[in-house]
Amino acid sequence: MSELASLTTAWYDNNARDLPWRQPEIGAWPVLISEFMLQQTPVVRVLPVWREWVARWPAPADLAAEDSGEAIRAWGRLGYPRRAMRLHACATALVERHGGEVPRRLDQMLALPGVGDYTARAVLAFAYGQRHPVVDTNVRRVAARAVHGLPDAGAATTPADLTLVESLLPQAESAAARASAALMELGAVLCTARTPRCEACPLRDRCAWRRSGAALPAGPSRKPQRYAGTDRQVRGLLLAVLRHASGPVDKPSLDVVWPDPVQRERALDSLLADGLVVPRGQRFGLPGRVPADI
DNA sequence: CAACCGTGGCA
DNA sequence: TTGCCAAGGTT
Repeated sequence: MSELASLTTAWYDNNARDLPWRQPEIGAWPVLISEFMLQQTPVVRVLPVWREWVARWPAPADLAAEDSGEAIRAWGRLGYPRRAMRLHACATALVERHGGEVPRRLDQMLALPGVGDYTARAVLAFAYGQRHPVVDTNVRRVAARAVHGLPDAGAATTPADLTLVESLLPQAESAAARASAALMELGAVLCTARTPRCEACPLRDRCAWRRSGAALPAGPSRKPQRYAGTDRQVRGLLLAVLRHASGPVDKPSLDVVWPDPVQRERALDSLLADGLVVPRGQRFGLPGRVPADI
């Protein structure tokens, strides 16, 4: 295996965070839940919600039996609530296509709703111990720095990223899966975007970036994403009203969240188009069966 | 393929 | 205080 992977894995052996979805017998479904929740959302915010979900819906069939609106409500404030709907759709697909199990083949994983290149390989590696290049933003940053001597990676994962990371992994399956977890952990804990802790890094004497001075990038690595005043903020405010309501709400209850009627209507329309909100006569609610007393 | 999709915390 | 960032996926 590459020196980079062996050094990182040795460091991981002594420094891995004790995250609940890393427990050996945790099962593929809880791992899949964690991967959905961790898409663009920090670990500390995922932890409590993940525990709730695993306790409430211990198998894909349990979630599939619920209304998708319950998934959206239980998603809470994790952000990007379309992920909740996709995870619900994913659970349904697992029941319909795979007997309620998480499949063990990459093509089957990639065909699931909300599962892309990263999530598919992450689940196969971490839940089943398979050998796949698991390339997320952390791994791409570690590779950009340690291998290429660059301060940060490009905007998106490329096929070259997968090829490179695959070449770094040990041949044995379980060792490769552990190396993948280690590379991610290094990027998440030490080799961070803004304030890397190179002194503590197992690659400090080998890292191409550090050897060349470890200059941080001048500007932002990604395109800056605004939030205040955007449709996303309005969508979030509208959905928060519905999450806290026990049933459908009337239009005035939604109108109070944002002053501009044009943007408010646009946001509501987009939520309806996404299926995150459904019309109930003159009211609006989360998707699901209508309570009998309404 | 660039844009879009939430939310909160920290430097 | 505020801009940047966080285990991406879809269109």
